[in-house]
Amino acid sequence: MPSLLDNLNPEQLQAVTLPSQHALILAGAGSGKTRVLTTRIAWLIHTGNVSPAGVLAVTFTNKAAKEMLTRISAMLPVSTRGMWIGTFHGLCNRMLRAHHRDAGLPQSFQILDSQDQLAFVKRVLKAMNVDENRFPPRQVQWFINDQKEEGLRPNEVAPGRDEFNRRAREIYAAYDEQTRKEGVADFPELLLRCYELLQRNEVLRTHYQARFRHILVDEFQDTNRLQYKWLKLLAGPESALFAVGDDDQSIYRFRGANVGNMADFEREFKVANVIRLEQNYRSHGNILNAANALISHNRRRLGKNLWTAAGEGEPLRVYEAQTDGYEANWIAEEVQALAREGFARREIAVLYRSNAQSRVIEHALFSARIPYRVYGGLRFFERQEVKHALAYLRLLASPDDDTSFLRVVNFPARGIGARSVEALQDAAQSRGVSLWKAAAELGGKSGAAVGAFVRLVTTLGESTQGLPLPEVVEHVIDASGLVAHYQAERDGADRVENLGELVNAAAAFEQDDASVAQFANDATGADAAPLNRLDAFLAHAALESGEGQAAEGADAVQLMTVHSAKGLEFHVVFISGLEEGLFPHEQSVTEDDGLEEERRLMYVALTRARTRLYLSYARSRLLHGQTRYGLASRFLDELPKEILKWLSSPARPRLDDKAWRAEEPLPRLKMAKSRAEALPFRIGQSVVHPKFGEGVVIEYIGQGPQMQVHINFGRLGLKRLMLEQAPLTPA
DNA sequence: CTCTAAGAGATTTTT
DNA sequence: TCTCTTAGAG
Repeated sequence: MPSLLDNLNPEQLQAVTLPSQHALILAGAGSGKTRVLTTRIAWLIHTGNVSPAGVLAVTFTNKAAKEMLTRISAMLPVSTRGMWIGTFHGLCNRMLRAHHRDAGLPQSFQILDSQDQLAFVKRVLKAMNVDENRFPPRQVQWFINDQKEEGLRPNEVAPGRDEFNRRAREIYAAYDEQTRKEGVADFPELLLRCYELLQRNEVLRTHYQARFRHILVDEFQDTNRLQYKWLKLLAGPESALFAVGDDDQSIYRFRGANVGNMADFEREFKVANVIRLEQNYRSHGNILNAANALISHNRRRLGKNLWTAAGEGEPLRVYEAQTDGYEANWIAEEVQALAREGFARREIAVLYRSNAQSRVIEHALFSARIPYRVYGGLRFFERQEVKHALAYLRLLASPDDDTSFLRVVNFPARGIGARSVEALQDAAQSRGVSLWKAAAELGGKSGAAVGAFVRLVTTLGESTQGLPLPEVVEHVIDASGLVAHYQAERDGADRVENLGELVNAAAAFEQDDASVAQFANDATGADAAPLNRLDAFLAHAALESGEGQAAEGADAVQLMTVHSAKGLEFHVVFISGLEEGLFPHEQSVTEDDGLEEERRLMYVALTRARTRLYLSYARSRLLHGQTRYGLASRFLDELPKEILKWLSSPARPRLDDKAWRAEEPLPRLKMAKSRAEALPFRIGQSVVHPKFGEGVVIEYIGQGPQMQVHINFGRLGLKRLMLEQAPLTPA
């Protein structure tokens, strides 16, 4: 037992050993947050009279949940079986499966991921004859999720003021009805339905409230309103809610996260235990000084200052490049130098604000033959071929799932065109049944082809009856014709391979004890029946996007957005593209609280680095096909000057590289000059305006005395000034 | 059904 | 500029 608490600092120790009361742990970046959370659980079970079944811990990602489980298992001799550890969605799914009848869902309800949901919305729009131009499906989807995450059903949504909201509400109502008919649930639905289940069913509510004496929440600053309401409902009079979070790392407001939950929690639960973890074990002093200085510019904070017992370390290296191409090339050269210094490539990360920026960097790394890995992009279970295969499997489990039906009814092509499908949809709608049911009774010539499809799926179901899961999957990808289809395709080799990988995933799923435990039912209700393996696997596939499915690969430089770097750490970090308009992003400046969120994002970026940090920006950048001239990010100004080391001498362009030459700024400048010799400033030149300060000349508009000059004043935005009257001087 | 052309959109992302 | 989606022709 003493070993459990060894090597904790006083604050960590205090947090871990708090009495069973509500607590809020403000855990700074790199302060040992996960350690506190896991040790707390282990300690509770070890010393208190807490059984594993009394613990519920919730995270945002499967990765975090898995990590937590592994670490607890390592600390405890006891089985972690009875514990509920998972994501919000995973735990809600578990509860809904166990009590599907009370929740009004079929036991094998299917989960719509974002893609499925979008397709679903489109279908509803079409059925309602709504113009997709006036009501873009994506916006409708966003509207629906927004309402759900506020906990609102269509009839509870405030009547819209404008046309869009009024109509969107009606669409939401139709959407809601249709999902109920088909027995499917989108992501926010899992939470909302579970919330409603607990709210309405007093027996269940009191049961779970009495059971979960300890509820622990990770990344509390990222919870949305519905998640907080769910937690409030789950926490009974005897429960202790232990929330860990960092308001300075709240970077997901755009997807509904509500930092205000931290303050609300403190107030509503009368939290007496607020503990700050401020000692950082990750970064050198200068990196923390930079992070602290930066974040101090934010006004709405709970307040926190990171410190370290490690030394100051190196200064932060800052680099100004002429173009984004030079910037990328410099990064590549620097990476090579680092490799010579002995840094492992996987310990080097290049961060950027938006995905589009990776292109140039990839090009430079590729040219320099530096192995790299880009994070993000399509995940395993989101791939077309995998989704097709899953759709067949889903039809076996729930034939009324129209989304899956439509996805594969004519894939691989079997002569069922849009007209047949439309006829089928009409028939289904007029009779109020699913496409599957309508298909069974459809006549005519299209009826024959559709009938063949129905028979195919039916046979598939019969012939896989009782088979082990991996064999079911194998049989389905084969007999559906998917494998044959992709084998015949020119570039289908990868897809065939992924289909095979899906069989492996099913086998791995069956082997993985943890996932079996995850979806196993506990005896909490009379209607608790063991969940069919196929249903469990399908839920797993929807809830776990399959990040880990891709191979980890060789020792490679890590490229990712700042968002996806959250929670990770590296020896060396490059933060690239530090330009006004990019980082902070120009769209954020108009958003309420947008700039502060950008600053938190920068804070996250800075605190990823352990020993060395590079900051860079480019004076010009190719964006949407046009050269944009920008200023250095204000965030650079917000860092203490004395810890910055400016690197001079930009990298030399490689003249033998065609792509490089295309990015050279010189030809553009020449063209601009020759067109109008008399222009006082070059394009891209820095100028000073007495009122607006420093800016960069972007372009000239018009002719003669009417001529205007377009200038980027950075944080003041773009301005058009009359050239003859504007009091401009070269900087 | 497959191929091509034209058009829109182009922060950030997990479940 | 580039990429993804969709509409229309063959």
